[in-house]
Amino acid sequence: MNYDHQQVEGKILSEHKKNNDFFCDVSKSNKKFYSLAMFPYPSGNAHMGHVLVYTLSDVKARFKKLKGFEVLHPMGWDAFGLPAENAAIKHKVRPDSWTKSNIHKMKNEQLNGEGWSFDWDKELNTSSPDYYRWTQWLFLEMLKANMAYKKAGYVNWCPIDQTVLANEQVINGHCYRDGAVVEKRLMDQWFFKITAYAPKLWDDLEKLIHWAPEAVAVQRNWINKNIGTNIDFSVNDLNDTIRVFTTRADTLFGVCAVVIAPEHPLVAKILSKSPSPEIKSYVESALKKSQVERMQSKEKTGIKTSVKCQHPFPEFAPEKEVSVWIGDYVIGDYGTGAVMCVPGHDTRDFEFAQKFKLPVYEVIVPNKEYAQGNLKEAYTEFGTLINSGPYSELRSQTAIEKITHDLVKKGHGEATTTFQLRDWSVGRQRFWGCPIPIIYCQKCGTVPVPEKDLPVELPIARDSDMEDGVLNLRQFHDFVHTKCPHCHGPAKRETDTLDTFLCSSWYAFRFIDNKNTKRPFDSNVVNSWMPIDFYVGGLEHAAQHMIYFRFITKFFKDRGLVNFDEPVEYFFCNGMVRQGGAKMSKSKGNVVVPTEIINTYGGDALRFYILSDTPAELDRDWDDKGIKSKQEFIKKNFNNLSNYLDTVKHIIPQRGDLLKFKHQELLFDLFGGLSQLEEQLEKNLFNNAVAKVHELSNSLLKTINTLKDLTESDHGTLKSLIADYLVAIGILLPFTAEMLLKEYFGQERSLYKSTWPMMDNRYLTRDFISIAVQINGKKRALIEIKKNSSEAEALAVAFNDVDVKKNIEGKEVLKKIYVPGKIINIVIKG
RNA sequence: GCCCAGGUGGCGAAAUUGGCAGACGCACCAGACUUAGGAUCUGGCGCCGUAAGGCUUGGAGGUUCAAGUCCUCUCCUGGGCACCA
Repeated sequence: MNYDHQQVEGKILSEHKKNNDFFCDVSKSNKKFYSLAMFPYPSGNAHMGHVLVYTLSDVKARFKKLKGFEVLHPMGWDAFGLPAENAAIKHKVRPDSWTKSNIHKMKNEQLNGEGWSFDWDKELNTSSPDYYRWTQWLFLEMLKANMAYKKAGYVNWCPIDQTVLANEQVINGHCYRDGAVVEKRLMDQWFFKITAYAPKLWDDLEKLIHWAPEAVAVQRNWINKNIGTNIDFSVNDLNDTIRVFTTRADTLFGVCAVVIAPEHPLVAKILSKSPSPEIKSYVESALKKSQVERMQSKEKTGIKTSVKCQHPFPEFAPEKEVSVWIGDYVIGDYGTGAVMCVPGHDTRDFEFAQKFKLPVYEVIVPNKEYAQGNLKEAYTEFGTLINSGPYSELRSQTAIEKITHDLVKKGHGEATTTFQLRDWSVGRQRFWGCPIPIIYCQKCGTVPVPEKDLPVELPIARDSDMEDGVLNLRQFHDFVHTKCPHCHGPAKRETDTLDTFLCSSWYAFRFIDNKNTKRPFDSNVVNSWMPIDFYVGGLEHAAQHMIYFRFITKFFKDRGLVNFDEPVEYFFCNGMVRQGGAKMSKSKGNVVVPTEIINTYGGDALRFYILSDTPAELDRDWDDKGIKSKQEFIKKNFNNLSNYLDTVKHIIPQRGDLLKFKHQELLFDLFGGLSQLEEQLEKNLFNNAVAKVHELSNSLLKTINTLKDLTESDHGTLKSLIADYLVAIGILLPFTAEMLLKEYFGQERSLYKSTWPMMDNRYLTRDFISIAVQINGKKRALIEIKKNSSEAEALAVAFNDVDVKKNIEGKEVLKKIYVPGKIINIVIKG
């Protein structure tokens, strides 16, 4: 049989389809493995990134299957989202039909040719009512748990997409999708109280020992825990207090002002007490500014109010009372939205003080000997306190504790922890998403849709609905106008849809029990299959998706739905596939289309190539030069094996007595190589595994091409070894291996139903090994010794070696080191 | 500024606990077979050197019989976060 990739792969693909080879029986969970790659958005264009990520989950799935695990390797579609809607507007196609046809295209044309071992029985689609019904249920659960709320707040508004963005979707003040400058708008928004889980999300980062470290770092950055102190400054004029948050309570006696954010509630109070057009206009313009503008203006801005507030320890402070300022460098929704301005020891406060000529008080010095003087810049390190009343001469760390303690005692503050994580804004003013199951009744107010009425189905968008260039649920009157579930009076539905990150925050649970019509999933089954044993995806999802996924899992646990609190045991972050240093993109015209590569070189060649060389977790530059040589390797491997197997068709494969086998060297290569391959696959060193397959093949083909005088039983042994070899390399070259296995070892054979080859331990190590002899740390000779040589035996061989003799001649030997199986080092004088 | 990842031949890279640096592959070179080669096979291939030999894992120190690997300092590249108090 001659290798023809299209013929081989076509045949194997149709067999998989016919036999439903990759079905997972979730009831068999005592030895389970859940291998999951982040499901795709059905854009209609599969790219090399998809090939990489699904190949990784597939390799892992196939390997674990051979090792006797019941493997769940599902696939589905993250189908809601903007591109469908934009396509609808642009091409006048319904978002649902656009999505459906893309799914069809990707499933049957684009993601098919690799022979991935997906169990399509578990397929799901987040835009299908039988899925989003449960996304809506999840929303109602949040509501029940008091974890969902609607609040008027400043939200990130993308003027191009005409929608609110989550903080995670704002990159340096720009929309993550189209780069538009994000504006601030005051709107009523649905939020999930993810901040209630901030401490757990933070603490449990420690449990993620099998996560890619950079993914943990991204989360840590995002949640950002800060331990500090809330300090109250009383505002006597307004009979109120300003609470500031600081991590540096030790700098309390350097305060020259208190600065509040333009969003701070006290602003209104100040204005109503003493109206000031200047303050009003400053605040208004600051609020209008986008986050970028606020950040970009290098110079600090601010305005002094007529209000003063009192220092909590007036007796020791440089100023008993300081002015309250409004400054837009203070962030409204971080900490308390107010800071104490300590120019001497905070760079931002220093700039602010410089600009407005505020006094700089020096209260921390590096050490006692330090001569204080005019600070040229803020000293922000820890140090020793000065000019701080009774706290002078304390070290910063001690002072923070003591000052906090005393503030608490006086009722002027508290120790506190803040997180940078903000509540999750889950509403989107878009059509193609999961409708929020909420009804607004004039009489009863905000009424959740009763569970029995779920799903709240998304109406079908007709061409006429798309004419004004925007799709919005508000346009669908039949949808909007409904009856109140309580009083049955006229009412209106919520027209926002849910952030698609909510859809994808629980899909991994649903895969396990995707046909359940009574519940989102059966807790017992999910408990037996999760956490996910191997989750693959890009680092770009480490912040948003992964944090929501963890949050929802913890929420489910608190609701008694699952018994674990982290969803992912092992998170593998695959690198990016670039082209010429740039991310592949349609606009750059540098997209390499996987289907074309598969047509030319074959699925095995592509798979083998993408796993080779560059470790899967590192970014790579796509280069199709190397793929041809992979195809040639596969062809050579296939044809040589096939030629040999044709000549021994009549011989029954039988391992037999290996000690009698003629080619003993092959046995060492094969069993040694297979056991290393096993370890590499276990440790996710896929590029090394590819190299190992090359070595195994080189050694096997060399043997096959030099065979002579083999007995029938030798051939039987060799044939059985080839079968073992095929099963193992089938993890990396499934088509080739499956074809040869079926052709020469029985049509009923299937890689996926095989088991990892039995090793023969006698061939894992050799009797004689070669070790290096160093003299003064430099390699001078290589000697052959018996594996278990004693020190004396090994040294005797070493000292007998010509090169060793030459090097130590006439020198004094100071020390002899023998590390069994590793090395000999002889230390000589001079 | 903070956090993370990385730096090894012409290239992608490999190297259990510190123990023969460069596995495997690409590219290249030489040869064989061929009408032909973008096919196949054989051999070579870190750098300097005719050789003997010397040098070599971004750089500088250190620990050690022994360092790509451990410690201290430092430079560079990629990525994330960022007026977060």
